[in-house]
Amino acid sequence: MSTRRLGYLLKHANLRLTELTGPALAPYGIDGREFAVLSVLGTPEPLSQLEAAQRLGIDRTTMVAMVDALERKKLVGRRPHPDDRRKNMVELTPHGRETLDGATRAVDGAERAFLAALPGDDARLLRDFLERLV
Amino acid sequence: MSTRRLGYLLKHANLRLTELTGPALAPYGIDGREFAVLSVLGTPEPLSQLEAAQRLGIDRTTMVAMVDALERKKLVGRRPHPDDRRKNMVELTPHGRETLDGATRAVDGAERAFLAALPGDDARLLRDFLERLV
DNA sequence: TATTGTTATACTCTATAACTATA
DNA sequence: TATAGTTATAGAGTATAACAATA
Repeated sequence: MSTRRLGYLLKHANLRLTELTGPALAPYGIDGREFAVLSVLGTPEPLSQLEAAQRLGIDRTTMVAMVDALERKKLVGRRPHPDDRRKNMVELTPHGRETLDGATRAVDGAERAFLAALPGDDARLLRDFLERLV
Repeated sequence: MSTRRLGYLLKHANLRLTELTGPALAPYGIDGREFAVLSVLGTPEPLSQLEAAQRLGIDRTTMVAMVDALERKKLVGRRPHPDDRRKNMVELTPHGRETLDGATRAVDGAERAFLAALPGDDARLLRDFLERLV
């Protein structure tokens, strides 16, 4: 059965998850990709645009548009790096931090709903397996 | 860590798998999406364009272009359904069948390489988990 | 009236190439 | 010369709307 192929399963699992995370994030005015950017920026370590892009495996030109959008929404701010003015350090605004916190809880809930078909241990195993593959 | 999020893991697992299946399919002149279409058409049951699209969860307008491409490559043929001439039945040509058989072995190999980081039982579990989620 | 296939079109996501400024 | 950010642009991949043929 072609619907047992790994490519099909991964793609459609992702589609189904997006169907849940999308509405969960809507009240926060962001989508899943913006949530991912906020998440890497939410770690203690300050990151430049390029560094944030590399963490997520996206191109730096893609990151420009993402940071533009998040800045328009007052969720992040750009600041030139003091020692290397080629770099833009990107940091969460207080509003960005609150948004990330709420959005994180919303996404946690969406992931739980998505994984509801699996007993608790299996859900944990699935995540562990995927981590070993990426 | 934002890179433990399910969305990130599913997306990047799929990206990594595609990096393996792409080159594996290249000798057959098809990509992963075309392989998926050939696969559903490879089952004994004859399918119309719409039915094939529904099996894969893609739009019927998308299927038009896919069948166009596969027909240009002489891998499939369109035939009007004898009892309902609105329908195009799509069937593998002999060359399409050979291509599917070889491509299936190539994709099996790519999946094995992708899953090499997991012990055999875990690889099977991963596929089972994903099947329960889609 | 509803369905299947088709076409035209538009939108989202992403990357490549070329530019600016800084190093 | 090389790097970070930016802009313009183009290419996938996909879906929506409108139409023709058929039911």
